Amino acid sequence: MNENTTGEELSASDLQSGRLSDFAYSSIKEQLARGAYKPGHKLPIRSVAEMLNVGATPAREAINRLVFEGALVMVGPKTVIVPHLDLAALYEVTQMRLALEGLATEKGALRATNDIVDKLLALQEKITLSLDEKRYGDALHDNKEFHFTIYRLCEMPHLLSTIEALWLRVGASFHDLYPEFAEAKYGVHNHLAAIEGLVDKDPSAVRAAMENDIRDGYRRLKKAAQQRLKRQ
Amino acid sequence: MNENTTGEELSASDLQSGRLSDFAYSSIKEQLARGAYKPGHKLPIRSVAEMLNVGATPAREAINRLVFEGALVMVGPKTVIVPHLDLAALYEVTQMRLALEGLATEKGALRATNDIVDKLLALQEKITLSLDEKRYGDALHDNKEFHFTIYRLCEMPHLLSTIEALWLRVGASFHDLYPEFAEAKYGVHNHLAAIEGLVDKDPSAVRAAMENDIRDGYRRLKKAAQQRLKRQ
DNA sequence: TCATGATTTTTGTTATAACAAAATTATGAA
DNA sequence: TTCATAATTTTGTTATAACAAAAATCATGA
Repeated sequence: MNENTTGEELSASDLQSGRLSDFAYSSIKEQLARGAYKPGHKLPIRSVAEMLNVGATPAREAINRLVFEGALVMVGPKTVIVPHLDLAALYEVTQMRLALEGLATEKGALRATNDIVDKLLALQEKITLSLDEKRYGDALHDNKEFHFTIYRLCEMPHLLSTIEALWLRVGASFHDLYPEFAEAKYGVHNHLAAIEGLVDKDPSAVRAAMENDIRDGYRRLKKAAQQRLKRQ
Repeated sequence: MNENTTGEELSASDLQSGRLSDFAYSSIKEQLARGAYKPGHKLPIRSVAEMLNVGATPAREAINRLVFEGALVMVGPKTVIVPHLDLAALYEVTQMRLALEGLATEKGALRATNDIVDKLLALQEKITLSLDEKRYGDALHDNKEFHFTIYRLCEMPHLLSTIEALWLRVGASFHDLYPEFAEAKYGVHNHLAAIEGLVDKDPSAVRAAMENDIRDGYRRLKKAAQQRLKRQ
């Protein structure tokens, strides 16, 4: 009974892991990554609990964890919201991404097999296609998969989960900027350069390409955010 | 009434923050950093709750948070323990430390005032003295303060808390190795080089010195851990 | 219209009990 | 003794109620 036949609401029975806390955490996280909530949206424990059909304890735990990771922010002793645009935070996250994703890239580059390279090429084709058809959600999804396919190569689990938390953090506040951000076939050149570096067994080249990708993304996101802030 | 007149047990009233979860988290964290528990020691929720005179909910939250940060590990669905020596984990943490602490150092170096430099010099003197008198606990404490005095300069709060989690992680598993690790006036040279770089307004020199410090520590810790593992 | 204070509602936190499942101990046979 | 299995205890998780405090709402006055 793993289907939602009615389609009326989410249910904890949809998840294999027994822990409702994890279910709540994943659910909120996914909605955040999809931009389901606007910046400033409040997330009270009881509302979240009701929405997910769980008690207050798992909902509270999930929310607190996301606050700790920076994907949600506390703006008062009893109010957590989806974070607003914050250029200082974007800068900080970007610097951490450069350091950590650069590390993961360089450490894992030499372990790339032919299968990995093929997978990356296929992903890049999908990304280009999605961009042409203006399916930005798909493009972003595959872009993430492209990055993490490379990062997983180094086999450093804690590093990986830290990087994931960083992606979630920028995704939460900046999701609504992604259309403007993604329009210009962002990243194609850098991704291809990364693949080349993997084939050539040249870790620092791959790292440079990925860092370039991160920096380009930062510049676009920053520009879009600044325009948004001025317009309002 | 902020004193523990009886001295018989810890009490939540010792903390200003209203949240018992935070109290529990800080308490366990401090004990971990002091090496109060041997690797392999079990931390069941109810025991922790009783020890700290709190309910199961805050104890559970604190333990789970420490597991998530890697300071404790789950070895079964219902068993969390203080982690054993694990050279792969030490390597991973060291790589992340190099990336993140290097970043924090470089970004903050130019903001060092004369007061900061004086504070660092004073700390270094204390460290040397503590080492001479074999007060390793004090030396470690001041060593940490030395590092974080530099890292705080960059004013990147999330970066700082991520670094703190890394320190806790190695502190928990490797605390009992610190005596052997610290004997040889470890770090003096690197610390002095870092201070020089701050005075010279040379961020990459400071970064290099701090990275050297981290690498030296890693080598010593690794050697001590290997000897320990062989002996057993 | 706006500020200010009082009132009401909402909200986070925590202790607790109940349940299911894991960990531990006891038991028995080879 | 050693290993498998059964019985027992311990343990993590969750829903819930109660409480205090914060947030929202309303009323009142200028």
